[in-house]
Amino acid sequence: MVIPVYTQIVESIREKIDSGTLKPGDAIESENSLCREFGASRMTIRKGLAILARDGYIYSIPGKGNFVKKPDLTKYTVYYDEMSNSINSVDKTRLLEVNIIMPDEKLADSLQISIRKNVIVIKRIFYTDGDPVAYDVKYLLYHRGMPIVEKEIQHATFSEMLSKATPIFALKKELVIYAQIPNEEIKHRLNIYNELPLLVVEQKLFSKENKPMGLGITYFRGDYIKLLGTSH
Amino acid sequence: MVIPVYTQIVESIREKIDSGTLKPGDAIESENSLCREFGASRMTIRKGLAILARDGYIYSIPGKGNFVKKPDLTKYTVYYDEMSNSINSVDKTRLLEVNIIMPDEKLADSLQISIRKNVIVIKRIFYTDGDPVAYDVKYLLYHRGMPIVEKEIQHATFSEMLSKATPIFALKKELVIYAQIPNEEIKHRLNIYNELPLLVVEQKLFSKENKPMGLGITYFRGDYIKLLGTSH
DNA sequence: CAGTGGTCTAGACCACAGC
DNA sequence: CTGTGGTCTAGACCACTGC
Repeated sequence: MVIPVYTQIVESIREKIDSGTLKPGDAIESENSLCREFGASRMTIRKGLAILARDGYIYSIPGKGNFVKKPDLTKYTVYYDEMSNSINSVDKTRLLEVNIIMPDEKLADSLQISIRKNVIVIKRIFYTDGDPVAYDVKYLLYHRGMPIVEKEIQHATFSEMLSKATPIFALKKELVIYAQIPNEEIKHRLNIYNELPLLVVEQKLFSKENKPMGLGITYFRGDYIKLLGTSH
Repeated sequence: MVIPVYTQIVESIREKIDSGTLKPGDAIESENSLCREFGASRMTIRKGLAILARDGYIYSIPGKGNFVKKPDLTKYTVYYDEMSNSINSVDKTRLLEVNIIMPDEKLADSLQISIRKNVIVIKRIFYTDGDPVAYDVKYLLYHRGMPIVEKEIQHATFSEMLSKATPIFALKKELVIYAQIPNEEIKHRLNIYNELPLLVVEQKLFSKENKPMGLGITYFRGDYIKLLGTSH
């Protein structure tokens, strides 16, 4: 069991930061000083510092030194997949509608296109154990190679629908999460008879050039979804 | 304007991945081969590859090579601060209650403590422009140095309440996000007279040793909050 | 066995801070 | 001017993979 020297450097400095010995804004001793302290070459020291910087512990100012960073207390990582979340996983989908429409002003604005441009609409219901748990609407700009065959659309995730038009690596995405009272149509589609809110998740996909490629809105029954986040 | 060699390596390989020339699972040419191609030393090549790995583009298998990674399409970054979000910012708070209680079974379980251990409860209302927008409850394990002076508690964020007990760097945090119908007490506290759902955000804070330090539950009026997430 | 990535060194030159 | 971090080199040895 060999522990690389740079890992020892990382642990040594991280311990000082976690324990409060080094506070945000404090300077870390210079790289040459660390070289002497750890008996290591400068490249090895710098590898350790690079890891601390990557993890948000420190930052550097050329010509001045390395410093302890103020942690971002508001940053969380959320894993969101419309087809599966922490308390529920979709096992069946029903395709309600696939259509070509002219967008209204709000949609055209959201997708940054003219209201005369065609947009594909896909409406689906997601089921778990036979119960409808979400109503899903997607708006896609048409691109060559896009799946418009029902079989391909029915079980696809948003990213998957666009993966044939754009390499998925190049996709940037945005989420908007909010709570809403269901309207009569959604109550009917999701078998909601009593007071039950919706958790709505809007997903917008962008090309590498930051052009909107599609908008997806998923209306989850409030009792079938929880989103989880973690810091780190 | 000098572009470092490792940046050129990063851009060259990233372009191949973004454009689909290199697909997930594909091997990247060996480091020695890249050395010849870019006329650079191996350490420089490896610095470029380290950046691509940090950004989730590639991974390496010792003895085999570097490979293109399948992107995690479900990962988002969310910035959450109970006092300010994308459509609203709290400008006034009212402290309803500060108390020492014995936790019920559910709370004791959540905080991983005995039901005979004391817990601090803090209940507050958050206001924006004079209107109540959120009902906030926090449960904290008592620690020496913890603020129990009203003045210190009233406007504090969850992390701030614990920052005197633990260096904030060492805190790990979890979020749970869901939609809920308000009960009569919350309707009354938040001036809700018609049908309006709550967006509920639970926040749990852990020490470096993964021991729960506190649980916070914030009930937002559905019309006063949207959470935003972004990929990358 | 040869080829791969992982670690590490002991130098070098540069741009920049601050005195 | 000295000291700092940023970049880069040309080697080295290691453990591992696959033939």
